[in-house]
Parts: sequence; structure tokens; C-alpha cells
Amino acid sequence: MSSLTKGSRFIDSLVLNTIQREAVEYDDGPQLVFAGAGTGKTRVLTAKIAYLIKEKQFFPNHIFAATFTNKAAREMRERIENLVGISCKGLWIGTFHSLCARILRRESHLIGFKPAFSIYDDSDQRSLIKKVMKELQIDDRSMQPKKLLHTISKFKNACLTVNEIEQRADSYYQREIIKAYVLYQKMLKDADAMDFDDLITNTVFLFRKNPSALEAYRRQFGYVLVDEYQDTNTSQFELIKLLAYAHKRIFVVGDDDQSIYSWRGAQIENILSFDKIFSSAKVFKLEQNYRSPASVLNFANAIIKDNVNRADKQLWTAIKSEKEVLVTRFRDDRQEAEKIVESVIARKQRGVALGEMAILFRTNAQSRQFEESLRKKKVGYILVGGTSFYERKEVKDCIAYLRLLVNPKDSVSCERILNVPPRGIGNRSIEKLIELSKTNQVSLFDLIMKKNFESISGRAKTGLEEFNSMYALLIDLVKEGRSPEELLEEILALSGYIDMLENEDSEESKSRLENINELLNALSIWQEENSGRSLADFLEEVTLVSDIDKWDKEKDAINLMTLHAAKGLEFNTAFIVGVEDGLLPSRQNFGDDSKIEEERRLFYVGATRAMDHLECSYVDTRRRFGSILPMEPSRYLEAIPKELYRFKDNSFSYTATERFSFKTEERPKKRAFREPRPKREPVFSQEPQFDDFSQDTVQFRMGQMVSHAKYGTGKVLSISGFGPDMQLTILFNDGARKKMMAKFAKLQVL
DNA sequence: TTGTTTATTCTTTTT
DNA sequence: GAATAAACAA
Repeated sequence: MSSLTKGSRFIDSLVLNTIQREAVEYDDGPQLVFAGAGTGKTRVLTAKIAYLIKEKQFFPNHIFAATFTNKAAREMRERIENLVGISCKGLWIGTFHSLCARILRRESHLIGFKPAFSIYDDSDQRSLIKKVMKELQIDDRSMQPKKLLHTISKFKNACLTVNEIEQRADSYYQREIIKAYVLYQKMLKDADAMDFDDLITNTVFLFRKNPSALEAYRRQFGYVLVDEYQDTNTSQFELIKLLAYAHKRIFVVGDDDQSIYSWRGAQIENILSFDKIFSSAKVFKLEQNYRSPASVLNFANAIIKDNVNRADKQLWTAIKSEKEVLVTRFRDDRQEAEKIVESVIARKQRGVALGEMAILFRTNAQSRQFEESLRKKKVGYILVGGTSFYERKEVKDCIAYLRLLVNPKDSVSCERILNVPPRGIGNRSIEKLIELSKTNQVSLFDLIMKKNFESISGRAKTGLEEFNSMYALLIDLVKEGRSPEELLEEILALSGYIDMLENEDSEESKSRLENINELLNALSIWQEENSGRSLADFLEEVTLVSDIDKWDKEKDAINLMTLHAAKGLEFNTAFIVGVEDGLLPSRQNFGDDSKIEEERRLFYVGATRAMDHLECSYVDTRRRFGSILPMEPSRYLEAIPKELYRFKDNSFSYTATERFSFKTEERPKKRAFREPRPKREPVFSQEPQFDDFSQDTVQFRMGQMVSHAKYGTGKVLSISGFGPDMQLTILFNDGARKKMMAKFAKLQVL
């Protein structure tokens, strides 16, 4: 029973409009909710779950809810807990990938995997496919590794087994691909590893092969909910069907106009024909937008109206505003960045917090110009995406070392670090070792640990023995129950990784050391927040957590991200930059109508992020691939009626700095006299970034009391370096002595 | 075997 | 114009 007083019902405590409320209360079979941008999709979904728990007596752990990002999952869990007033720890809410990983870890024995299987990310996959191609002697000129992986991914997303595909091969080329697919899967299995797609497909295969396991999960998950349903792929839909087709307690929310992931296998048909599979499905349409003023919404509606393949609907808003959407033309990408940063500063002065603004672009490469301008003008910013922290070489090396302790069969990780730092084990020796491991039917790592490398000669042999004794020691430390952080510290010391970087003593090696420090910090924080969880859990999180998951609005930093990353977010002001043909839509999609429609949706997604003001811009020339290319405004822009926006032509205005930079641009580049490019500051992309503040660093002195988010208060013992390189040694009140980079430590001066 | 220089491809978008 | 691979020197 609800804890509310008699007469007032739980549903009344939820703030919902008529249709939202109907969707929440409906209890008669499958539901499909079309939730246009800004119509309260998250509100309905959280309300529905809360309602199930509060009014329909569902236990939280009987609900399976798939979201698109871990961040969305976390936020929804919190909102639900607030609504129902109890802890919802048991609730199965997360991305398809993390939910499936959870199931697979429990049931791995059913499909011949260890519970601690590795999860391979992009670069691991690339290494593995290269091994496959080498073994099959496929020339990587005739077939690019990336393309091959993409094809394999397509097979998996369509939930096709190797056997099913083998029958379809009708050319030499296709048979080669299938051979590669087969070997790739075998090597994954041998390495006790799965790639991202496997997490979903293996769960499906597991359920198909084990009816009793399926039955158990089907009974547990009395209700299945899916967010961002327009972006599910076939294997995800298969999974949903397996879980919910029998009992029909399924609730999906999405917006076909925001389907932007077909390149990842998403089937827009899943949402457009949901009611064909779940035939009694009731459809709800949320069309009132609570986010944007009419000017923005009319502009957005005009973008999307040209799409053919969409469900019929019309968004409307009651929010009024005199402000118009602004479309600006600039001379080049540099001017675009500078002028937009100027508008950002102007808006800030008019009271809009930086954190409430976002610059959205099609490709990650576009962020650079904006970063430079923002730094120059000392505006704080957060860059979401791009090369993420966990993709950095040194960080991946550390992860590989750790992975090998959890999963000794992980051959990709083993090969990665076998000779890093250099131990005299070169290509030739590695090839010999792989040969040996194949004939002896043991993993590379086991081979080395059992010292089965007699046939290897001199220098390499010494290296292998070194490696062997290092891991022997590490394995003992694991048995002693050392913490992940301690293990990594030992690895870095024993392997000589730290020494290698310290001896190098270059800007680059310094930044690598910083990143490693950052990883150690992250690991120790994680340890504290997740006591009782294992190293394997940390490693899983590291691969499954994306950049956007860690992102949080920060009051004093503007947000930079791709249009894809912006899905589901909202900002007072959005700048969509580079609205040009060849970029948005991408040149590569010219000639493919469905892709052109998809990118139109991407533009639409961007436009509907704005809660108050929207600006779009395009340039005449843009630097790409190191050369200057002429650009044309996007076909999408040209299709929008002129009365829906105000146009501003900035392409002829010059400023002093621009004229200067124009000159440097024209200066002939003589190799001999060109100054070396200054190295970019190594930065953790999630942190707000500022220009070199060496001029105004006055806040630390010896003996100064400071406070740190994790370690509490402490005293500055010594200071070395200055500006962005400043390092502080701090004695904390709990007795811990830590050396940290001033700019990363986020210390508060007391 | 290792570190450096040179050639080449590449940019969509990401769990 | 950067990241990677191949080619080459030590």
C-alpha cells in the first residue's frame, strides 16, 4: 500500500499532463510511447517505474530497464528513489551493454566463458582483427581492418550466427570475410574475451540455448522498459522479445525523429513497426514540448519536415520568446571559433552561466579551433568525447597489465605489454612464442609462466624470465589480497614503466606520467566508493563507461561535444557550428537517402537542445586534412524558410587579431626555420580547461593549509615546478603524504 | 632489437 | 596535420 494519506493517490503526486498520466497508468499490454524532443520522456519513464513499484507492487529487482547511457541510468535511478522514497538498489537499470555484462558474468559457464572474461574495446578489437588477418594472410590493402570489423559488427548486430552466415556466402570475397569472422570469434573465445557486440548477442544466444536460464530471467523480470527505443538494434530487440514476448509487460519510449545510430546497427523500423511484433500495443504520443520557445521549435520542425520515413506527429510549445534563431556566415573556421567565443562571453555577461551553453559539432576534429579560442580568451570549457582518458596508450598499457592478472588467457593484453617497456622481446620472438602457444594449446601468458620458452635465445630469453618473475610476484600479491591500487603501483615499479618514462624526461613522457597518476587516483577513489567489488569490476567499468557518462554540467565551463553526444541533454543556449554540406551531412553519406535523412535528424536533435536561444553557423572555407577547402552551407539550412531565422553575414568583418593571424597563415613555410610546434597541454578531457595560468598562480605557499575532495585537509610541505607543472607535496591530517599536480588536485585553499 | 625518419591514410558519429 | 605503419640506421 502507498504510504500517502487516504484519498490522495500516488499518481497525483507525480506532475504529469493528461497523456503522460495515461501512459503511466495504462496496464493492459505492450506500450509504445512516442516522446518528441523535450516532451518529458524521462519524466514519464521514471514515473512509470515508480508507479510500478509503488502502486503495482513490483520489487525493484523485478524491473529491467535499458537506457542509452550509464549517466541516464544513474539519474533515473535517483529520480525514482526520490519518487518512491525507498532505495532502488536492486533495480536493473543500465545500458544494454552493462545489463548484459551482468547477466553474462553470472551465467558465463553456460556458454564456456569464465566469469572474469575480458571486454575488448575498439583498439583491442583492432589488434585482434590484425592478428586474424595475418594468420589468414589477408592483405590489409585489399580489406581494411576497420571495414572488416564493421562487417563483423553488422553480422552480430543482426544477431546472425557464424553458421547462418556461412550459407549466404556466394563469392570468394565473402567467404574470406566469413573465414575471418570465424577465426575472430575463436580467438575471442580462446582469450576469454568478448567485444561490445558480443555482450548483447552472447546473451541472446545464451537464452536461446538454455531455456531454463531464460525462464528464470523471464520470471525475474516481470516488467521490461526501454528508453531511446529508436536506437535499438536487432540483437537488442531479440533480447527484449525473449524477455517480454511471453508476458507482454513491456514499455518502450522513443522518438523516430531522433534516431541517429543506424551506423551502429540501430533499426528505426524497431520503433516504426513495434506494434506489428507486439500486436496489441497501445501507442501514446507526447507532443507538447516543455523545453524550447516557439522560434526554436518552428525552426526544428522545419528541419525535420522533409523526412519521409517518420511517424506522423507535430510538436508544439506554449513557451513564447521574442528571440529569433540566428544563422551566421563566417569567412573560415578560425573566425567562426573566435566570433562564437565572443558571443559566448557576451551572453555570459548578460547572465547566462557558461555551463548552460553548449557548442555542438558534427565531428570531434572541429573542437580544436574552439578550444584554442576559448583558451586564448580564458573561458573555461569541458570537452566531452574525443580521445578519452582510457584510450591513451599509457593508460591502456596499465589496464592490460591489470587485465592479465584477472584473465590470464587475454592474449591481446599479453601481447600488448610483453615488450613494454622494452625487454628485448622483439617481433621475431613474439611470433615464435605464438607459434609455441598454438602447438602446445596454452595461452601465451601460461606459456611464459610455465617457462616453456626453451627454444628462445639469449636476449629475449632474459626478458621473458624477467616478465615471468614479475608476474609470479604479482600473482602472489593478488593472493595476499592487495588492493587494485597497490597492484598497479607494484606493476609500475616492477616493470620499470615509471623508470622508462622518467628517464625519457620529455614533455610527452611528463604528460604520460601525469595520466598514470590520474589513473592511480581514479583507481583509489573507485576503491573507496566500491568497497567489496573486485578488480574485474573496475576493468569492466573502465571499458563500458563512456565520456558522456562522467560528464556533469559545471557552472563556469562551456560544454563542447558532438551532436551525437548531445542527445538527451538541454542547454539554455546551443551553438550548432559547421552546418555545411560535406560536414552536416557528411560527404560520405552523399547519395544515400536514408543516411541523408539520418543526418537531418542529427541536426534536428541539435536544434531541439536549446531552451532559450539557438545559433547555427557555417563558413566559406575550412581547414581539413591540413589543407583549406571551400565549403557551402548545408542543404538542410537552405531548405528552411527564411522567415524562421535571422541571417547575419560575418564573412567580411576583420579584427586585429585575425588580420595578424591571416598574415602568419600566408607566410611561406620554410622547414628549416619553422619553430617546433608547442606541445599541447596534456589534459584530462573531463576537467574544465584554462590557458596557462602561470602568471596568476599565487594561491599556494609552503605551510599553506588546503583541502582535497578525497583526502580532506592537509598542509603543503613543498612546491616544485610552476604554472601548469606545479607539483605539491601535501601532508594530510590522516597522516598520508601525497605528491600531486596542483592543476589536477582541485585543492581548496583554507 | 631498438629508435628514428619517412610515407601513408585519414575524420563521421560510440556502447 | 596527426596518427600509424613501413623503412631504415645503429
